[in-house]
Amino acid sequence: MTTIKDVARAAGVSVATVSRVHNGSPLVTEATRRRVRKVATRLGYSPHAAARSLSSKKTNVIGVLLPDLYGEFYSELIRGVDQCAQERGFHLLVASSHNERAEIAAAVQSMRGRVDGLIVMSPAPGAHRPVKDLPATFPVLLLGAAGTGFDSITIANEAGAREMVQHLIAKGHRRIAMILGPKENQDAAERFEGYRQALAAAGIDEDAALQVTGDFTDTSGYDAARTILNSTPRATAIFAGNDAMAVGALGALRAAGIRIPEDMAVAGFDDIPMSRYTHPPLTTVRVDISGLGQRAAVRLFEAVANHRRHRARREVVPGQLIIRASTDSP
Amino acid sequence: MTTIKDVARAAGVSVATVSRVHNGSPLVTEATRRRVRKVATRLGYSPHAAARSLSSKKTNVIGVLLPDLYGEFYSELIRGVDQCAQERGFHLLVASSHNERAEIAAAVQSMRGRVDGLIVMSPAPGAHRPVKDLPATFPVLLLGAAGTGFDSITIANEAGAREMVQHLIAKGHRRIAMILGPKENQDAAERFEGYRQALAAAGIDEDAALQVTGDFTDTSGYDAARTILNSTPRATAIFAGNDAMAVGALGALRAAGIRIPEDMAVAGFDDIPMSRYTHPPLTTVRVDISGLGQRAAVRLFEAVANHRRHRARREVVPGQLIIRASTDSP
DNA sequence: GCTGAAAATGTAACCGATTACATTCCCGAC
DNA sequence: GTCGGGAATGTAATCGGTTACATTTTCAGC
Repeated sequence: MTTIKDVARAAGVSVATVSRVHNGSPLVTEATRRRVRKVATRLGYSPHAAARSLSSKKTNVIGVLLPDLYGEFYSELIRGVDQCAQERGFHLLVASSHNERAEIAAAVQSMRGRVDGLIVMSPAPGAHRPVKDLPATFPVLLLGAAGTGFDSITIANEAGAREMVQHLIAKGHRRIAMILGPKENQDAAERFEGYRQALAAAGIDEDAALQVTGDFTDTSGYDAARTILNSTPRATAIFAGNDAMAVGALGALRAAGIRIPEDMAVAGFDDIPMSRYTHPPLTTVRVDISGLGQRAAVRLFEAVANHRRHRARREVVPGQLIIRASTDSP
Repeated sequence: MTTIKDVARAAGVSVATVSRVHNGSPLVTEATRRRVRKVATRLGYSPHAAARSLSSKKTNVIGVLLPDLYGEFYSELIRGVDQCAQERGFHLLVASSHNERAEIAAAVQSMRGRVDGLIVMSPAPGAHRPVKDLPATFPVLLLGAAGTGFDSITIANEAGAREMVQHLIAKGHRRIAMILGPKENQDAAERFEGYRQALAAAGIDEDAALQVTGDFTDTSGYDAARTILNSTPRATAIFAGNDAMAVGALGALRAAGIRIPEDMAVAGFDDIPMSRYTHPPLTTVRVDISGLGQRAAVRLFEAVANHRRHRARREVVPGQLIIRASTDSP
């Protein structure tokens, strides 16, 4: 591999000059600049990123630590982050942690010297603990967990869920089931809270039989829907903690010959791309996921640039009620 | 930030010993090993990745260069690669190139010193040109482009498309439209070729009016379907170059009040997760995308380990016909 | 107790860039 | 022609590790 020394020798200059040429320093004659450039391309030289970041203390990479990579949510998120990063000439180092504290800690550790900043999504409250061991000046942005003392962006889960349930109530539903997300998941907990608030506000008593726990996957939604079908008196609407489970529920209901929304209304949360193509199209709370990713990246880059105080701003992005045919007969 | 020197000083040993402890060298007493470990954790030491890879010439990162990050295909692919990488303690550096030669070249350049190997997916034939400028020993795996002289994995597009069209013919269709993928896209071209072969084998003449070009997005599928609806005599089946376009086509047909599959059969390619949830569920050619990603990673790691000869093996993964209700009335 | 080989540890070169500082060059002013 | 000062270039320290080689320690064998 060609190094900067090879280029310097071949061009008859010092390594400093070569370095200056590549970093656009104004301290080089146009003539030498051209000469160095030519030699560099002839030799197929490209700077060694590790060496460069060792001395310059900049990696031009940001890390994205996610609980998982399965499903459209994360792919959209990554896309948003990448778009913003690419504009600034940054690369993305992605890692999935599966949400276990030990794995998160390991991942965070191994990021040192690799990235200039970190976007961490850890739905389990407290799972961001390992992040605290980082030096206080290291730029971090937490997604989905209103971290104590960290910059963070969260989704307005409670409000979104409340609006959704209010919508169902307005449609005349009184027995509204909810498919909950995983127990330790903060988004899931907040959505559940919004559901309860809406019921309480409407003077509807909760029924534990209508609260079924899933794990945010479509298959768990399928199973949960089958359970809900056996409730007596049967629920007339299902609010799923996310779209994936709602999609699974739709499948279960269709298989059982239930008409949607006439016999059972179904609603989800997230508005993943699939939602508009299900049968019937799914009512949901739209969250601009790739926008969320972009926003996270922007905030992180701010922190990387500032490098100073950790203002620990919290930001909440709102959801938007999207009413489609799964709750709204034409 | 704590460096290896700090740890060495605090533990009363040399940097070499600390390094040995962290790399599990057997040349350290159990006693010193423990002492160093303790000091390291007390000081919150974690090795600087850039420094480490500069001297060891290993980054423990592999690069994944994709044309885009939009849609489920890439997210599934990344998931597969990541799974395999994680098992081996590697991280993933993802970059989207948007398929422009210049961008690909830039990305490949900037990977030097950052990654130990590269998985490049570049649907446009010839787009992998920049890869040739890499030193011959650098491990590369090409996805979707049977690169000259490179390791590669491709999908059996032609065979898959042929089988699909044969299935449609077997269902009695004679006027079968196809929504093509982007012109420069190799997968798209091969699928089209399979379509033509199946028609020819059945003695059906091609009709240019039934061949509409899309760009692999759902909206282009929507538009294409509207065009096809105007064909005279109208086609009775649509084979879309991928699932995303098929999904768009389904939307257009439903909006036009066309019954599926009675009035018009629809088939896709890829079997993205969404396909089983559309209305009606979509007949398609299943490609194990995350499996493809895993396989690519495995092959790349082999190359990284061998580091020698470039055997340039080509591998073709088959597709599997998945017949669902969109072509098969119950 | 001494010897010598093996085991444990230390020293310092090196990886490939950046950059502070030193040096040389160039050119206008006097 | 000399001088001064800014522009261009060079020298070498540095970033934080790894590792070849040098040195010290340990301990079995006599």
